[in-house]
Order: sequence, then C-alpha cells, then structure tokens
Amino acid sequence: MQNLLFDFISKYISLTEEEKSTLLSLNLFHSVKKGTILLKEGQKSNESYFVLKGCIRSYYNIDGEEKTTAFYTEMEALVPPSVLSKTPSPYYVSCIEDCILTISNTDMEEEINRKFPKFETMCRMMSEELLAKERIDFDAFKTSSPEQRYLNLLQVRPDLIQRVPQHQLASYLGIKPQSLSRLRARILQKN
Amino acid sequence: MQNLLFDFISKYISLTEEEKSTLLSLNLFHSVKKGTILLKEGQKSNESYFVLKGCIRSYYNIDGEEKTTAFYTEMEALVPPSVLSKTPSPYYVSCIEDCILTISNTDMEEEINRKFPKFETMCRMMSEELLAKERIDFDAFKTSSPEQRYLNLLQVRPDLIQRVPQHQLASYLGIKPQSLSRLRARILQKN
DNA sequence: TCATCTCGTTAACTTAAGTTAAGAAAAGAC
DNA sequence: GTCTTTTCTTAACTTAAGTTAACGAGATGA
Repeated sequence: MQNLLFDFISKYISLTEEEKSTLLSLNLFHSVKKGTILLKEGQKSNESYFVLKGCIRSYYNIDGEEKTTAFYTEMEALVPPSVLSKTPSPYYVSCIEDCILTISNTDMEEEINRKFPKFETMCRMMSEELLAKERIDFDAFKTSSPEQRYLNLLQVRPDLIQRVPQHQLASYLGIKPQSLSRLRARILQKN
Repeated sequence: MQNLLFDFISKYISLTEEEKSTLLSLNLFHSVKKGTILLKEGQKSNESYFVLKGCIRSYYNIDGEEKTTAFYTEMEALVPPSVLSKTPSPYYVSCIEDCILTISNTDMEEEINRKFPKFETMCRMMSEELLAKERIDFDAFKTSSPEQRYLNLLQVRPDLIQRVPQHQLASYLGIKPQSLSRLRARILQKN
C-alpha cells in the first residue's frame, strides 16, 4: 500500500528515503469498512482523503433525498471545501466499498510543506491538474444529454457502472433512477 | 490597474516593493478589444489570463454550434488545460467586452516561482480554492433543474445576466436559447 | 439608405425526463 | 432460513426541454 502511494507521488516529485519515512511516521493509512461515513453535512472537519483501494462518494441531502455528486476511486484525492474555508461541509462523504485510504489533516500538511517545500510543488501541480480536469468534465456535462453522459461514462469509467449502485449513478448523471433505467432500456433496444 | 492586481494578490501573500516591480517588469498588462479571440480550439498555447476589467468566455464548437461553458469576469483567472498538459486546446476563448487582462505564459510563471517561492504558495492556494468552488458549482448544476439554475444565477451573479447575450447564457445553463426564453416567460407569469 | 445578419421571442409539435405507483429481485437483518 | 428493506425495473401520466419555423428588433455593413 505504501508503494502505491509513493509510486503516485513519484509522478510529480522524487522522494528521498528520509522523506518517505517521515511520511510513514505520520500514520496516514487507514482501513475503513463499507458504509462508514467519513464526513457529515455541517461538520467542520479538516481531513482530506486519498483513495488507495476502494471507492468513496460525496452526496448531498436535498429534501430528504440523497444526491450523489462524485465518486473517488483508486489514486484519487478528495479535499473537502470545509478544509480550506473552515466552513461547515455542504455534503456527506461515505465509503461505498471497504477502503484503504490515507487520511490527513491541515496540521499534518502544513508540517510536511514546511519540512519539504517540494511537497507544496506537488500539491500545486495536482490542484492545477484536477481543476483543469474538473472544468473539462463540467463542460462536457453542460454540453451533453443524459444519454450522452451515460454513454460517455461507459467509455471513460466503465468500472464505475459495475461497482456503483444505479440510483447513485443516476444522480451523478443528473437524472432520476427511473430515468436511468429507461435510458438504459432505450439504448439496448437501439442495438 | 496594477493596484487591482496587487490588492488581489495581497489576499494570499504580501509582496515587497521589489517583488512588485519585478512583476511589473514582465509586461503582463494588455488591453484587448471586444470580440478578440485569445485562444483557438486546437492551439497549443501556454498563455494564462487574469481578468482585471471586462469579461471573457470559453466556448466549444460542437457540430458547428457555439457552446459557451464559462465566463470569467473581474478578478477571475483562466488557466486553459492546454497550458498544463501541452495538448491542443479543446475550446476557444474570446472577449465579450473590451478587456484589460494580464496575460502570462509558463516561462514567466516558472521564473517568478523560482525568484519568489511564496508565489507558488499563492498559486497552490488559488488552485485549491478554485477547485473546491468548481466542484461545488458542478454539484449544484447536477442537482438542480434549468429553472433552478437560472434563478440561482440571478441570485449569485446577477451582473452576468445583464452583460452576457442570452444565447450564450443558455448554453452556460445547459439548455437551448429557446428554452431559456420560455423559462424566463414562465417565471414572469408565476409572479 | 437599404439589405443583411444576429439575436431574442413565440408557437406548434416531438421527445425525453419527472412523477407516482406497483411489483420483482437482491441485499441485509435477525 | 425467513422477514424486511433496499434497489431496480416497468408503466401510465405530466411536465419541460429539444426541434423547427417564423417574426420583429437591432446591429452591421455595403
């Protein structure tokens, strides 16, 4: 598991053995059971998550209904807005599967940034990259229909459709579960 | 104009006079006429934009139709994905109004980061902040109807509705211009 | 000035998503 | 294993967005 993390980091910066052991001394790694709620709406947590194995989701409670807006799988990071703005979290985060995560908090990140300035370089690069990706994804969402979005998801993240419950996928695609069912039936008929 | 930029920067880091004059020596400031295309689809530009005055928009050409996906107004930054990934730009960027922008390129940014490490800290903070904001906006888009999106826009960016053509607003809201017209008429009737 | 093009609106019709409800299948609890 | 709950699907009906077309206002340009 540690190697998964170090391999990922090595895409941005190179770490010395000393830096690696400093990271390991922080006790970042956690096993979390399916169904665990990592963050609740309203909470002022300062924890960030990086998925080594498994899948976590963010969801809102709107008029008593769960609206899933994002999934984070292997080698993806979630820094909730509450971490940066110190405001209550607008959404929940929970584990869809048994997960192995790194969980860090603001203090730990500040400490690492102080000890190893290149760690900040990595964070900058990752944030810039993720921001660009998020904007492109948002653009694609705006400019396509629910059916196109589903077909696109089949192309770019086929695993998600297998491992995630349909009703959560539906709100991720911006529609109701019944509409997703219908849309899938429509696609099957066409072929 | 320079003060607008320095005031903005001062929200993240404090600059010495020396640092300010180094920034000024880079010739960042540009006046750009309404209608100017700053970036074309397919181009491998490495320029980033920061809006001091005016409004720029990003748009895609999909089946011969312009699909506007984002507007950047005063004190907002656009770092196109092509800058980071060195791939052709997926979209166009053009000026909706006469603008005053700072235009920088990768080389300039690297030079500044090398001279003033705290500049990188600012970039990291801005990227993290913008990523969090972008995700929240995307979530809100997914979980609401076109009508709710329009009403929300009226609340949070009423200026946009005034200064931007309707048909560009429509694709920004993920619908057709005719649907936006109808939706507005529907809202008026309700009151 | 006149002609042209763009933009916003309206209308009629089509298509697809939302809503409500019901039933079957699968998962989870005891 | 049975009971309960959740999840997925289907169907009928409603609502709203997409599509096509037409018109008027305003801007643009020769």
